[in-house]
Amino acid sequence: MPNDAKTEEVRSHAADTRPLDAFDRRILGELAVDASLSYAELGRLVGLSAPAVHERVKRLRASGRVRGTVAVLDGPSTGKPFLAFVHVDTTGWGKTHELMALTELPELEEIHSVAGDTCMLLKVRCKSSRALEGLLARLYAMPCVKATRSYVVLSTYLERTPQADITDALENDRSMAHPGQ
Amino acid sequence: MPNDAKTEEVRSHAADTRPLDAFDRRILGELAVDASLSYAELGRLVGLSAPAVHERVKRLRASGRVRGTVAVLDGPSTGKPFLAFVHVDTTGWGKTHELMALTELPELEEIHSVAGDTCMLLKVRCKSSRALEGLLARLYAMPCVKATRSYVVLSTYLERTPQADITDALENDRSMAHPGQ
DNA sequence: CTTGAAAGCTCTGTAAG
DNA sequence: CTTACAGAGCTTTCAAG
Repeated sequence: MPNDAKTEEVRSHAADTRPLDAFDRRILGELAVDASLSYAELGRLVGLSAPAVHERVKRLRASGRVRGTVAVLDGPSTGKPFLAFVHVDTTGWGKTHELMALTELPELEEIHSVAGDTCMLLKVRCKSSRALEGLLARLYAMPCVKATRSYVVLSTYLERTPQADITDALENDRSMAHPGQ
Repeated sequence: MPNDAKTEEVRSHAADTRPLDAFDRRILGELAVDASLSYAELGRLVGLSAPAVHERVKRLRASGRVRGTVAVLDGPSTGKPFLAFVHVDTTGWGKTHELMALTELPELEEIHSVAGDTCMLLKVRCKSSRALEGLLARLYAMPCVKATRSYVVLSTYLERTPQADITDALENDRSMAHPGQ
């Protein structure tokens, strides 16, 4: 876990559009699981020298493909055992910027606009059902909010940040991609 | 970004049930946003000395409240611009362990069992809609899967890992907690 | 909890192949 | 890309208050 922030190289989201090679993907794969690796260990894992991986990680950070390194907190043991997804139906379209005011709430982890039988999808992690009620009250206080449907999580079996694949597993499927075959 | 893994102190999920004080919450709050801080900087931010914060972070890691530190990858620029949530209806109950086989797919980021008009909720990030179709094909190949509803993400406005609050914002709400008041 | 100091390791950059 | 060599900085630990 390198202090690359101070390594120079402005963190401007430069559009380094060069495609990732196999080394880059392996590096990203390891860092997505454990960013507390030294460059020496990381290099050993992917088969490169420490200076080489350092250079690549620096590039990956500068290009915006690595957004940052964070500590993953355990919700239940840090005071937030309650997790829920909330579907929000809005009146009209383009009301997303009104919902952006909710970003200030640390309980809100995700805000997406989606296609389907709802408009927006929220992920909320909070202390209790009372806290979720507080969020719903705040939602319905907005004129653009027409209805909500909440899905309270009973158990979480998997939860992780975006992974980097060596091979795209789902792409090599037996779908009806080649019907005439 | 300390290499606390090698500091000793087994990472066994010991149930250190001591409540978090204000310092712990501030430390967790900072690390959840940026874990690439030196103990010196972190100490300056929360008002403690470097050895003191080091001791606390070590405790927070050992207690399982910090599950690890990871690099947050940018989905679109790392080959996965397609994000979707999938509701899965199963026949009967307790079929979760069958869905656990999907954990091997790096495209799958979350698996929850939920209360509401569906049984399971998945979060999938993949290369294309074709890849999502591959996942659905794999889902319907399972005898326990009765139906699915997919919510394709059009735009993501917020996406972050669990945050640590200094104050529980949603708890101090004006809900109908004290009706007789 | 603090300060201070010492030891060890990593990072970071440079240089040469 | 590699190996190798330094300087700088940080982590980590211990001691003492």
